[in-house]
Amino acid sequence: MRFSRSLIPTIKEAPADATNVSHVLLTRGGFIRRVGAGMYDYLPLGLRVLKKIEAIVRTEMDRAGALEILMPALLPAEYFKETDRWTKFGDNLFRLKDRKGADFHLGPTHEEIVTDIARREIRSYRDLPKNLYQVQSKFRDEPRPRGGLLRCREFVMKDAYSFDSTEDGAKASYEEMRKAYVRVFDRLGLNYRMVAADSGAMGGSTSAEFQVLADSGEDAIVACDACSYAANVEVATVTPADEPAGTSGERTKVHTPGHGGIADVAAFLKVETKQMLKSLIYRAQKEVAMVVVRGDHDVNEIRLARILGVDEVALATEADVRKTTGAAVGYAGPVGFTGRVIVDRAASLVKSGVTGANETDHHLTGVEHGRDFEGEVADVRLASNGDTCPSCGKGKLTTYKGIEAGHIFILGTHYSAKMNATFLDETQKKQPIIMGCYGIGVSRLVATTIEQHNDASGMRWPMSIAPYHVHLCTLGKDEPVLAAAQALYDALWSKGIEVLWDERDERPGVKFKDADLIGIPFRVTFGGKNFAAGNVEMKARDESDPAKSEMVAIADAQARIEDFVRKALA
RNA sequence: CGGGGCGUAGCGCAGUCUGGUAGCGCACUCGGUUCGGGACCGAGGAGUCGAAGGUUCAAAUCCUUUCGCCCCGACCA
Repeated sequence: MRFSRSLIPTIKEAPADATNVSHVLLTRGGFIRRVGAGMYDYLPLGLRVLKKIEAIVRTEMDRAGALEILMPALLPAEYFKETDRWTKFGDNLFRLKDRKGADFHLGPTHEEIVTDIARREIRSYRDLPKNLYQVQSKFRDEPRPRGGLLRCREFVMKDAYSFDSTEDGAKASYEEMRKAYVRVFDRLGLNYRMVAADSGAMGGSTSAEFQVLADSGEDAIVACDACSYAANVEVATVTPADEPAGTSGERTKVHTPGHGGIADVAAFLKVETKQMLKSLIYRAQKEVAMVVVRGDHDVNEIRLARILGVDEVALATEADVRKTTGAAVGYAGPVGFTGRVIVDRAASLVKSGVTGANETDHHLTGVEHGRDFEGEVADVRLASNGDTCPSCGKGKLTTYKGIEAGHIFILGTHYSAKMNATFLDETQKKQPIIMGCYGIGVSRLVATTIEQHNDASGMRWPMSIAPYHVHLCTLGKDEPVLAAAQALYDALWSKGIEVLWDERDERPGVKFKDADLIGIPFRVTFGGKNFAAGNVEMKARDESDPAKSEMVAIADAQARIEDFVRKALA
């Protein structure tokens, strides 16, 4: 493709509303344009990357024996009503009505629809296993779309669904998908971790996330430095230290005017944050409960919800805190608290703790669980950096930030039972089909890749998904230069190598800046003194040192480029 | 939905407090000089100041309503 004929509107200044690197670079590089909150145009370069990711995903799905289908994005409400997700999805569902007033929605995910296919087409255990997948736009009315392509209201997802007649079969299907996912993420050139995860609202048992490591990630994961254990902090098991922390002291009320936060109070009273007993008031449906964790720990809200027996919990409002503790936010404590109290195991071992006095501007020191207050002891904190690994018991956990790019689940019979998707087993008995579901955020991966592969000058695409393999730059308009470039361009395309040829009438600086920004992995430059000497310049985008470019005789150029591209694709 | 902020030319912004000529940089068009890391000079085009209503002789600016967008939280691929 000739640059001047393409649509690659690069811009120097980043749009003001972009905060993520990927959002800034994809916009500046002319890959995407915002249409509305969480909705984007894919311009030619952006679409080429998206399509390449899709192609890799398709290849690996097909290779794993999955069958591509396509379900509608526009759906009648009846299917979601069958499983009650019409209600459960709440505001996240884009709802609409047809001219007759009937309820419809845009598909946020397709368990019900694919289960409907299964219940109509699958009769016998002989029909199983099956795995159906699609690559399609999904619609979710996100509370807060953000980060460019990282979180959209319309996004491209690959969703696969497995159907098995036995538990073992389902596990095998899951395992097959897990392997396929590993191949996909490897081919995308990403640094990622497969981690144990929460099944959330999908309603399943076993599940794992594919987390791409990036500082901008919103998910916290922990991984052991000694074994293969890795988990989302939401589900990471904590191995609490057994030794009591510190020695017992006498309970004393102290005046802490204006000091409410943990770090603040710890500094004011000159104690370590792990000596603090952080007391948080949570609302779980109608119940209000206090959770006590050590000052250096955080509450695992998913675990807390399970302990309290509810779907979700939320921090109480300021008004609720005042009502239940009689003090301003920042001064809550378990001593004398009359409601339900959950104490984290680590916090229960703190001997001379510091906690709020349930009285504004006052704290208690020398507080100890079992002596000064009671409460159910449970593991309700999040795993944190430096914890002992719960799996091997030897290594230490390190925390990482990750972007969730894939998630695989064993669903069991959650959907098939509700929707009556059954098969006849060998004994002519009707059984619900055992399902699994497997998602990859294809459009999110476009952004995720950039989050991990960029430098101060721009994007750095892995060859496997780069919009073009080679960026050919010609400097000037000299006829011999253009003719030589044209010959190389034609030869490379005929070999299946995709070339973007920047033949614009621009100054070299402009071309080089654009080339770096767009981030095509290999740049070939024709022109100037080098051309006069019979050479072309070649430079890998990953090479940041400008002195590291390579001079190659024009006659050898094609072979050298082919070699580079083939090796990078291998 | 709770909290904070922003809507002025394609993009980035100033002007709003204290009402009175709509401005700057980039981009764009034309002419010239330049040409290996975002050139320079000259000339030019381009804006219902998010929308509606109000106050006023006069509104980007003050008042009311409304829409959109962004950031921090709860959700997710």
